[in-house]
Amino acid sequence: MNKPNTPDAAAAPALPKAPVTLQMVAELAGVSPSTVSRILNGTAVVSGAKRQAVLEATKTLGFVPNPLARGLAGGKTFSIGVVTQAIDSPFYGAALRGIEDELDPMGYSPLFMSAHWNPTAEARCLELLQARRVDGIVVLMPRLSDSALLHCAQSLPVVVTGRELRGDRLYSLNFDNFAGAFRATEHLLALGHRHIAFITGDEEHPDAAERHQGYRAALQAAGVPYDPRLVVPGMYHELSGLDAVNRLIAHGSPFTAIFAANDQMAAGAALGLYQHGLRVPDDVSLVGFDDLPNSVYSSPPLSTIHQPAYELGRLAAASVLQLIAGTQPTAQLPRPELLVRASSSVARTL
Amino acid sequence: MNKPNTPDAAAAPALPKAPVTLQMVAELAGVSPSTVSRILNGTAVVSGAKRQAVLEATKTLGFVPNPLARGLAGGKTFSIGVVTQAIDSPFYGAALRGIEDELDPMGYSPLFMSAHWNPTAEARCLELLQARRVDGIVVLMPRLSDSALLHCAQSLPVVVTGRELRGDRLYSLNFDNFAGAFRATEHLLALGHRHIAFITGDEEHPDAAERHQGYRAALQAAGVPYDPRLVVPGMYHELSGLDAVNRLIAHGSPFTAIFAANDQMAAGAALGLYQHGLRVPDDVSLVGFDDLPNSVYSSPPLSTIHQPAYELGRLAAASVLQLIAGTQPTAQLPRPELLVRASSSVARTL
DNA sequence: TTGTAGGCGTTATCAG
DNA sequence: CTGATAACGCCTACAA
Repeated sequence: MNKPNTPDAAAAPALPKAPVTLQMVAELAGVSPSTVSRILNGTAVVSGAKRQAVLEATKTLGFVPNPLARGLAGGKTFSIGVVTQAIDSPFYGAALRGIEDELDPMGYSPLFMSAHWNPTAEARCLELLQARRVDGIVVLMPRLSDSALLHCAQSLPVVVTGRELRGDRLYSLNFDNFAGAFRATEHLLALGHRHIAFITGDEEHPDAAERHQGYRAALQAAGVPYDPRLVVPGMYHELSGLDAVNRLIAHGSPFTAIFAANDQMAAGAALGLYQHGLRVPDDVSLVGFDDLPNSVYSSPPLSTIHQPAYELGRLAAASVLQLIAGTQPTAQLPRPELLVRASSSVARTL
Repeated sequence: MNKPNTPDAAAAPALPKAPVTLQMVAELAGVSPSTVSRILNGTAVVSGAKRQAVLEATKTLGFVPNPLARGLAGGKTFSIGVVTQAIDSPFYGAALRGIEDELDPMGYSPLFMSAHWNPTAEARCLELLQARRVDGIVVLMPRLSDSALLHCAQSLPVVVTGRELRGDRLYSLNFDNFAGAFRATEHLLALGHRHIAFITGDEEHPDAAERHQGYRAALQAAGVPYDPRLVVPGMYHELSGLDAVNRLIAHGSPFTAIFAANDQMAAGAALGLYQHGLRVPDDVSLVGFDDLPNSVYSSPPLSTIHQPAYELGRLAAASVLQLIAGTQPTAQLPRPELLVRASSSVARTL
């Protein structure tokens, strides 16, 4: 105001507004920094009028605590490391959202990293997260060994999914793939199908093997022989589902239904059938596994086993938080649920 | 070692291995902390033999610098804030992966946050990220005003997508939605279609309006009248595509093709047509927009306009890095590309 | 070139 | 209940 002739623009070109510090709040409120810290963190027995002053100063100054400083000084960073295998996975997307939704209201932030199904990369993620001093870690579908995970849990609370594993600061959330596959196969059997082809998942993954077992067990329970010629390997992606159908048809063993170990392969399989002029479900019934968000909008909508990905995320996040708080988590995933949609129907007579 | 009788388990129950500090490396190497810092950061003119000692000490101790301390002291956190609208978006997933892939080799880490298409939430994300002292920010499809974004760029390098906007520390990457929609419509026109229905996107989003314009312009260029009865509102999700088809059919205006403003609605539309016993493309040709990863596996595979989501992520990340380095980014998104697949074919005579 | 000292913004530990 | 005083782990002048 002293130099009316100075253009405003020149007076304050782009001052990146020096961040407000706790110190400044303390001065404005006329108290010590520690008091401010205590009030803002509820670390001390409530104080009298100073409290009001501090809160006001905080507001007028627009003070926002520096997480880095907090982490350095206090040890807690209020962030949770989340190791996912692929940030763009159609399946885990929902889980990530669940984690976000659970963490946010608790004042925690997720730190997402992708391990790309690579154990080495996964180990690196864990190291990076530890370096960042996260307060806990969630690993979705780890590829690392149990012992490596257990080791990691020695220094941090860890929650893993897709594996049965308990430890000191370690909790796991597992989905019953066997039961899910059993249920899916049973469904097809109940519709009168006796020649049910199965497209396996990438059997490097334990869940793929479990689904295979479930399929096999359901057949056995129904007294239907397990025919290896009707079992074709897939890799959990669409293209492998398409390939599988081509191989199945080329091979010539008759079948009236296909159970794919996941929805992505089911989509590929549907395309394969379409290309061969076979209609779903009129000629071949099709059942998937996972219930991807878009499976209900395929033509026809896909019958599948619902996996509670969003819930999985929420429960995993809630569990780390409990571990951090020193409570023993008890969360359990809901049981597999069969969703009967239009892709499966009564078997036509061969 | 003094008490051979003490069980090992009791001696070291679960000592969370006190983190190795730069200080410790310095001592082991027999130099000062600053020297270690300089060597590890390449901040000083290379030194002689001490360098070797430090590097070795770093290795044997397994030293990993504490990012929090680095950020606090040095100002740089080597992390980039990424604001996405939905962490589980089928479209943006690829972009996030692109960002990861670009940042990782440069030693930067992305910090993902979801704004859920909510301007208020978006503003909060930006604040949180600034509080975390990220070195730069990428906002995918911002919902905030230009000025708000520009304001944010005053204190940090910012890159936004889906908008034309330039500023001091601000760069933008935009996709030509108009041209894409024009191209898609043109394709249908070239196949002989004259009654092309259009399912709009959520016109709250600028891109939806641009796609609508592109559709309109292509019709006009071909001398085909724009028929409002063939334009039905959608919301960019599958269900709205399904609804749109139902309304289209209920209304009774004949059409031989549908152009949906995105692939998700195209999937919904395909289902609607299927439910009405209409075949794609025999009865109705269908074209989408975005080229979602699974669109190529729908039955039939969907003709669509390819959006380079992964590239978008890489370029956005590369651009912030350039901004941080003080270089002016020049990245440009590739032009829209039409992918002709099986869902579109020559118009049947009405 | 290399070491010393100070500070980044908070929290935690102690005295009062 | 509150205020000094140390850390937290690293970087960066400044001095040697």
